[in-house]
Amino acid sequence: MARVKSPEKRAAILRAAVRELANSGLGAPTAKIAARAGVAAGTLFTYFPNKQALLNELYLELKGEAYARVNAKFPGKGSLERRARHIWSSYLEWAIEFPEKRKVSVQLNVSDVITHDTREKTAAAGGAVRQTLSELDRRAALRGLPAGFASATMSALQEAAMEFVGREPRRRKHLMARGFQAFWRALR
Amino acid sequence: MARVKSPEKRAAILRAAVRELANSGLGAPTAKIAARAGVAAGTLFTYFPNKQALLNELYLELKGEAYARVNAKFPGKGSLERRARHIWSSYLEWAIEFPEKRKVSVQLNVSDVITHDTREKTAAAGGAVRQTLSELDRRAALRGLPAGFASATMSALQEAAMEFVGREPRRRKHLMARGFQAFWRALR
Amino acid sequence: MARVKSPEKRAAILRAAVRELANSGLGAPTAKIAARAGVAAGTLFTYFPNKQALLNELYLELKGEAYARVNAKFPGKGSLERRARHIWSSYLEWAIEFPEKRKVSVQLNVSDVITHDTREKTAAAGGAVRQTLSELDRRAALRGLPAGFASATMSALQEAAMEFVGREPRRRKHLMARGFQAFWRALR
Amino acid sequence: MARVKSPEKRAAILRAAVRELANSGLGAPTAKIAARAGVAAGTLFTYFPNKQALLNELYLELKGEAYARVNAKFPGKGSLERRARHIWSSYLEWAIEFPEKRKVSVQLNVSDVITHDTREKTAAAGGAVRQTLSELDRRAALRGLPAGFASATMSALQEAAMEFVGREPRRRKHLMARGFQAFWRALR
DNA sequence: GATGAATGAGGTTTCATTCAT
DNA sequence: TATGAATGAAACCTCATTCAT
Repeated sequence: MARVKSPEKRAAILRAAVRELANSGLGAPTAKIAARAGVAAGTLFTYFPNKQALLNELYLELKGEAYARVNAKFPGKGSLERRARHIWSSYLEWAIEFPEKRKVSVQLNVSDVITHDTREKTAAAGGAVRQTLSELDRRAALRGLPAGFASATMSALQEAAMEFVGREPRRRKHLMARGFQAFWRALR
Repeated sequence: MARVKSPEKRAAILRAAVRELANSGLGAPTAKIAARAGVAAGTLFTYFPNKQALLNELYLELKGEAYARVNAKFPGKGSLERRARHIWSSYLEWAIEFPEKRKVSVQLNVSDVITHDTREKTAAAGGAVRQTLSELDRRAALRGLPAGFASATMSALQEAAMEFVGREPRRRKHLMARGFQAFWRALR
Repeated sequence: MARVKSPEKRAAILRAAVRELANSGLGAPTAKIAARAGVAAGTLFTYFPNKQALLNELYLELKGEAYARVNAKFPGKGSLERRARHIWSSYLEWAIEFPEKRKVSVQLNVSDVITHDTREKTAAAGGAVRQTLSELDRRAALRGLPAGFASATMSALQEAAMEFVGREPRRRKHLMARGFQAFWRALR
Repeated sequence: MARVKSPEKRAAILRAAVRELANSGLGAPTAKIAARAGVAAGTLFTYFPNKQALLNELYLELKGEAYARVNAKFPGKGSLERRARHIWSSYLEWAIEFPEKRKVSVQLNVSDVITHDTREKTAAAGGAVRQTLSELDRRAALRGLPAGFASATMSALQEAAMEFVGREPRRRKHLMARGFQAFWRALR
């Protein structure tokens, strides 16, 4: 039987990609990524057909990881506010814990390398989150705002919150709480 | 005296850069930018010493243009809400009118090509906006939020609002108004 | 393991570099060197990190080759004159046999591309030659001439001799002998 | 009447060329030469049809200057040794006084930019020097050395002497005298 | 499957020279 | 004549991808 593609190597490549992309932007050479992952330049292409595919898979991975955080211990039966707060906090904690991952995720998001297909997949991975956010949307709708506005607002405000937590890590808890308050009021 | 460096050509290059960058990301070749601007490849480098400089100047130009929009007809003596609403609307209108400019501006912003120096210059160009936003900040501070949170929130929510206006251009007026309402409530 | 970096290819590149540099000076394009070596333009850079490095390694190679000639059959136990004559003749023969190599070596020498480091390495490669030349120097010192003058004089006179041997190859033996005589008398 | 080409500008360009070429080698850009000369890039080409012509004229100029030094106060009626010593010293003094000029002269000499025509012109400019050197050659010929060997030897030994004078400028007089002694003995 | 040398298209930038002013 | 902007060929080098080992 032939050797089998090792999940460890695949993971190492993705990990290395995060580091390199965070440092050098999307132009980071595949050779450097491979080197940091401890594999040969060519090996990268047995795990990913080309760079674009690598970037798309990385994007999925990052989004998936963030969603996993949110879904863990999700208070499925809590009030809408309780659930929204959970989403707010758990995602924010992930982003703060892994600033490089978040940075790369943002860069990939605004770039043109992410295919429509990939975007659909991440949307699908929403799970419990989607449900909650659409409930919020329905509330927002009463106020004449379109579907999706709630989640867009949340991520927009999280963006803002993150920057400040980055500057004053000590006040993290406080800033996260206040940030959520602002969010909640925005949609009230 | 010989031919004089023409502001038109400079402007054409910047205009072409917006188009190319919007289409192909920051990796867009200088040769293509020059071609679209109707000048020779080498000419680009008589107007900008290198690609990085071009991108930085472009960023300044875009930010400057947006600020100019906001500063025009700024109701310097209006209430805080009035002034905030003006900033909200006028910037949003610019962004909606020139989606490519906005896209490129965002891409430049998250990339690493923008120097510290450039960022300082854009900050300095704030003018009337800064004054208003810092008033907002002082209010926000009462709510335990850090300095700068107000403007970060505004631009984050504008980001969200833009997306929706893009999808439903007909409801532009309505969405802009509602979006501001959300913003205003967030900071109450 | 993948293909292994082939010494033949490296040698072919250096050989091609000699030809191209002899023809077109130090400005000879790396692309032409690669083409003459029968490799792709990019391949040159897997053997040498950049053009300057290529030129420095070439210089080392040429100097090394010349020294190897001299060191072969070096009459380590002969009289000072005998040893000096050997150096004189064997180097000269090399230079006459490979005029392009010598030309390139001279060009590299007066240019600014050769690093201090490279110069030190060639000096270190001197071996038996250095020993003999410093003996000569000690004799020269008696005549009030500074250390290093002997070897400088030798290479300077060889330079002159070479030109004439080039013009009248038939009288090579004779000219080499007379040239050495002039050298020997200069330092008596 | 049209403006006339100013000899001052021509001279300034040649002067600037020496500086630039000494610093950056023959690849020094014409634009930098022009800038250092205080003229516009294009002006350079009204004084010299192209770069190669500039380099050739510069070579002539440098050789001419050196010859002028030698011809001044030439002891036309002195003994052969007296005349040879004058050539030796006066050229050496020039070379020591203007190290950049000498460096550039050497670089031009080994390069391929100097045309056959230019070389003939410099040879022709020899004047009194040629006469003396050919007398030396006739003496050398008795020793079985070819025509031209005397002058080749002289410039070769001067090359060596210069290096050492450069290192110990204080002993200039002494080194020049001893160097000539070595030269004289070589041909004795 | 793993390796890394080989490839060559393509990127940025330089520069001699031209030419409108 | 003087200027310096404009030109575009060409230089060096990078890099995604292929493929012999």
